[in-house]
Amino acid sequence: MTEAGSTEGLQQERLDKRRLAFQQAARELFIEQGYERTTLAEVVDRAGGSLATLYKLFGNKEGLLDAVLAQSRDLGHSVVERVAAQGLPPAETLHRLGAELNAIYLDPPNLSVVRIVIGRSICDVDFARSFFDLSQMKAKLAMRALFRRWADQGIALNGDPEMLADLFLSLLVFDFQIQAVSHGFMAPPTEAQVRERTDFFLRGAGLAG
Amino acid sequence: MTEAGSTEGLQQERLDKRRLAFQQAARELFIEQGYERTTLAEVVDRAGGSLATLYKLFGNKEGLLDAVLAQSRDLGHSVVERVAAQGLPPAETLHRLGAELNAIYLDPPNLSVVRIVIGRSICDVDFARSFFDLSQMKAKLAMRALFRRWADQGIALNGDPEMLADLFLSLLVFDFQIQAVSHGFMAPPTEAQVRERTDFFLRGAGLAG
DNA sequence: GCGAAGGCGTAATAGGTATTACACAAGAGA
DNA sequence: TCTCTTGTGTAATACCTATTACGCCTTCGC
Repeated sequence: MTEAGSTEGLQQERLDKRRLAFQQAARELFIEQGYERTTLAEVVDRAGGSLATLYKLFGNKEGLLDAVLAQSRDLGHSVVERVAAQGLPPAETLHRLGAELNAIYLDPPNLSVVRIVIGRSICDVDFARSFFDLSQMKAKLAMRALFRRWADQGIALNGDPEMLADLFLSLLVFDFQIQAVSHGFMAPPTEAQVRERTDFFLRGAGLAG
Repeated sequence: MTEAGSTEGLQQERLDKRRLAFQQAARELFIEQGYERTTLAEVVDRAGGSLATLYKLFGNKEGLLDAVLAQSRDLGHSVVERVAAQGLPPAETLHRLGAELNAIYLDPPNLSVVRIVIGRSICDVDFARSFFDLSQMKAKLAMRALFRRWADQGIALNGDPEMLADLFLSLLVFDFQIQAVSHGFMAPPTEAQVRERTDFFLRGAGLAG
């Protein structure tokens, strides 16, 4: 019963490998087929191991999904933080943000993850709440902080910083959502279109030049 | 077998009443509980009639959903057409569009419909394709036509009309989607915020004043 | 090697609901 | 009033998959 003892180290390690294998297989299958259409039997088939172990590790199917999603939870937020930390001037910062977020979220696997998140949010109110609190809100707040910092630095902004931050985010994220929901029927925005939109935003916000 | 004869008129009428009753009950239940969570037995309970008749009229559950959604299919598109037809100057037209679309799509029943459409699109690729072709695209094209008309009338636009149309739509629709998916956890935009956003757009598009 | 703890594999269990089948009743038309 | 079409009510079917139960076998620690 020693919790840190090396006696249990190997068992623990084996279990961790199992956990990882389950998560990896589940992630692949969820991305390929969606969450609802993926059966736990398939996950076990691909990962090896057994259904019993899966239940021991994750409790139930939704626990498995949580574990899978936790991996990509901070994707958007961390991009914003990373680009913001470079301290570039607003115009360049926003162009770079546009390009990087587009590159990440138009990548098919990530689009599938977005699709899963949207689908679950619709089915399950609690899931929706926790997702918006944990993930969406974090990116939004990071973006707002960025604009507020610019305002505090004396950079002239044509409007309330919070409003501008939200607006810029919606300009970008809208396309990701459409892409995810439409399964790619709507044409994805080209790099040029993203630049064009960002320029439009910069003009409106008084940040051009 | 006479198709227009009055002999079959009464039967036909009765069936049409049934059809309407089914649609109405289904619509209410789908809005209250969502599509997946609504069982056909509940629909029959609320509408009266029988399961067999329901199957005769709609084929299956999805046929029933199609019939329900057909009622609200042109909501957005028709608003755009109607406001555009008034021939008001751009600034006023867009403000009015923003206000009307917001009023319609933030209405809880319509929000529920949006939620259903998004959910089905995610589950069913064919549904997604047909929805985006029939509904989303129509609104988008109407909006593009509006901007192109302004351009043809010699009104100066700061950017490609199509691009501006898409951008304005995304500014508005983004919030509807977030509202639908988040079940209202994210604060809905106030009327003032919509005006502010529209003003922002007008400045960026060179339509202000 | 030994003993036990715990994963493994498989096979029930269990609950839900779309879909179909069938016998009955009620209304329209002659 | 009789008959036939057609909706009605109910029950049975069918299928799917999450979840649980259980006996076996491996592996770890001694």
